[in-house]
Amino acid sequence: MSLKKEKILKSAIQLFSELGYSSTSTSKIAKSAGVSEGLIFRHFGNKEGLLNALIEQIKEKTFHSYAPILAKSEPKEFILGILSLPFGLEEEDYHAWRLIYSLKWQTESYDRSISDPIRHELQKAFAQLNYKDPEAEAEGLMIIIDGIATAVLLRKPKNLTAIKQSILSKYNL
Amino acid sequence: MSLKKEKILKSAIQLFSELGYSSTSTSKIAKSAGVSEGLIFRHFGNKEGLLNALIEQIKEKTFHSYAPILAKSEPKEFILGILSLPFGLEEEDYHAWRLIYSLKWQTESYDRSISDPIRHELQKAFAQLNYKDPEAEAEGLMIIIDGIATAVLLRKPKNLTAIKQSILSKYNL
Amino acid sequence: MSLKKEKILKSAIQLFSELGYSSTSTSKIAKSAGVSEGLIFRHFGNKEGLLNALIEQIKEKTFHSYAPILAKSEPKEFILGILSLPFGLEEEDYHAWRLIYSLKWQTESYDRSISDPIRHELQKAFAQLNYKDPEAEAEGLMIIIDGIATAVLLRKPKNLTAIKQSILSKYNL
Amino acid sequence: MSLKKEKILKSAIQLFSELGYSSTSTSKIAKSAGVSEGLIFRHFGNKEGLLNALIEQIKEKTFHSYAPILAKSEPKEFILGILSLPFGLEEEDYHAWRLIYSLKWQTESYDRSISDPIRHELQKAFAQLNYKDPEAEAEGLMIIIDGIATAVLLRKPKNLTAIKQSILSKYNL
DNA sequence: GATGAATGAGATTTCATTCAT
DNA sequence: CATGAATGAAATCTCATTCAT
Repeated sequence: MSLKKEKILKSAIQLFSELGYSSTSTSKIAKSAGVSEGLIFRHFGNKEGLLNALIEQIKEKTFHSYAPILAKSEPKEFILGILSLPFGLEEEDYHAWRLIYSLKWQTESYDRSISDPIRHELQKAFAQLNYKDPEAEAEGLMIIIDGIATAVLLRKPKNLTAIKQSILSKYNL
Repeated sequence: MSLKKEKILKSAIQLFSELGYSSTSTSKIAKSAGVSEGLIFRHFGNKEGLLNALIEQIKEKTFHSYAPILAKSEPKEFILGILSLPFGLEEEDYHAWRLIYSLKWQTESYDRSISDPIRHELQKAFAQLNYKDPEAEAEGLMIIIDGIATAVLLRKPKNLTAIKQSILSKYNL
Repeated sequence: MSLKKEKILKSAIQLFSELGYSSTSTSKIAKSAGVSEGLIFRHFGNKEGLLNALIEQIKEKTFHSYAPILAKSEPKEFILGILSLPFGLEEEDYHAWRLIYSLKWQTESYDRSISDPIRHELQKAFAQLNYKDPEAEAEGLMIIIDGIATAVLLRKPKNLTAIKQSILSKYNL
Repeated sequence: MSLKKEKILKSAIQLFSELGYSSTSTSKIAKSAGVSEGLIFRHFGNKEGLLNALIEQIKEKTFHSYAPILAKSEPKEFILGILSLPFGLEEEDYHAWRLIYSLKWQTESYDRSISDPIRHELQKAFAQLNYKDPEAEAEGLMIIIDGIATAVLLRKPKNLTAIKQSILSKYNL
């Protein structure tokens, strides 16, 4: 991948995640990437193509970095690993998560391809722990993760460790 | 309030909440309201003015309909009442919540004026129940509400009662 | 129809017919019409919409001004009338014919709705005159009209009357 | 001539003749020729250079294939030969004629260098046949050829032989 | 000869907003 | 109060062309 193409992707994920997809003009992206505006369209066809390339890239990185957690066989460890994810977002992940979450609220583009495999594994974990309704438990935990993500990405609360503790205690973790 | 003004507000909340604020053009709103585009500007000055009018209207309705819950003196009852809110959204509330949540992800205009009073009351309730860190507990519950809202507004899961049960059990409610 | 809308149509037919549809930019049209570029899109949706409005307008004017010729009951008179059409193009007709003919060569947009009724009447006229193959005769005459139009619109030959005479004599007119 | 250069010319004549010169982008040509866009400019300098190369090529082929007709000394035979040309277009000629005709309608670049020698010979032929106004007759026949070309290239009528017969009879051929 | 990345100018289109009626 | 014509700025996108490799 050419250097400038990468620069476009980097600028795009930052701007899309901060300003929102439709409030980010291709001209802003080009300027921020130090690139002619036309190049965006050469590489990605149109603005939506750029967004899709970004999402594809995020999916790949995500699956790669979550592999170690998904590999955990001990159910409690696995649940703990998943629940901890949004608490420890690195600079790079931050933009990715923010983009994905903000996109959920635009149009009907709700994409389950990232969350579904996790939900499925959670269900197995809760089953192993003999929860009565593993499906509802998995969904419940996914909901809590959505909540944490919303808080971490938007409100940035200070007492994160205390909050994390409060939530973990609900799962005896 | 004139009939057409109301029609504008109704179309606007629907479109803003479904497509996002910046993806919704004033022309779309006018068309959907069966009204001339100019009228929007006559009534609300500009697009942002329309949004603000909408938010104001939502705040008023919200404070009105949440009054009975905030009045509850029994802490467990109060927490239960708050936690139940996003599970029972009427058609009308649905658009209001969706708009408020989607706005959080656009721009930096994070508005705490709705959530802060609730958070504050929750803190008092957890204190009355002798939780160790009421502030963190309150924040934790606000996070869970965010998660539920995200799920209910976007994913619309089927087994809502089971999910609600799973969450309530974490608070011994 | 508003004054500016008419100005747009007038500028458009001139420019489209002289430069060709795809070589005429909407900005050129707007400038020539003394109008903001946006207005073109307000009135016609997009560039193609403007073209279609133009074609519609031409069709209406055409049917209106050809009515007296189509009404002629004497077959020879009718054929003479049709054959004379492209020889006496007024300033206004000139642009219309040139646009219609130039469009034939772009894309697959070959529109028979103007020529078909004429062809059909010609066929009847040749039948009345006891030509052996009226269909082929009608088509043959339509072809000759295409040729005359091509010459008149593009080459603008000087000795038009002599040419007309040469062709009329082939039909004993 | 290199293979790729030929591929460019072949794709260009097809696309130019079907879509029109200005509606055909160099990128479309490159794609259709299976060639990089830059190569077009390496070989032909610019888009217009490509068009000129095409026209040059067509002229050469044309003069070559019309030589036997132009050599006919018998005037009736000559006229018949010329008049028959557009009725028997091969696949290859088809694109060439269509390009030349479509170009007439774009810009002011009316090129007489192909038609003028033919018109001149026709004039001589009509003079030999003692027509009163050989110049007008020659122009008249050129007009008819334009009409036939327009029909054959755009409308593709079925009963071509009957049509041809109808026209030939006008010249007692 | 050939590629493909890159550009910059311009084309089309959208959109919030103004204003005369 | 209400309309609808009109604008101008900005957004998206196209395209001929250049250039390093």
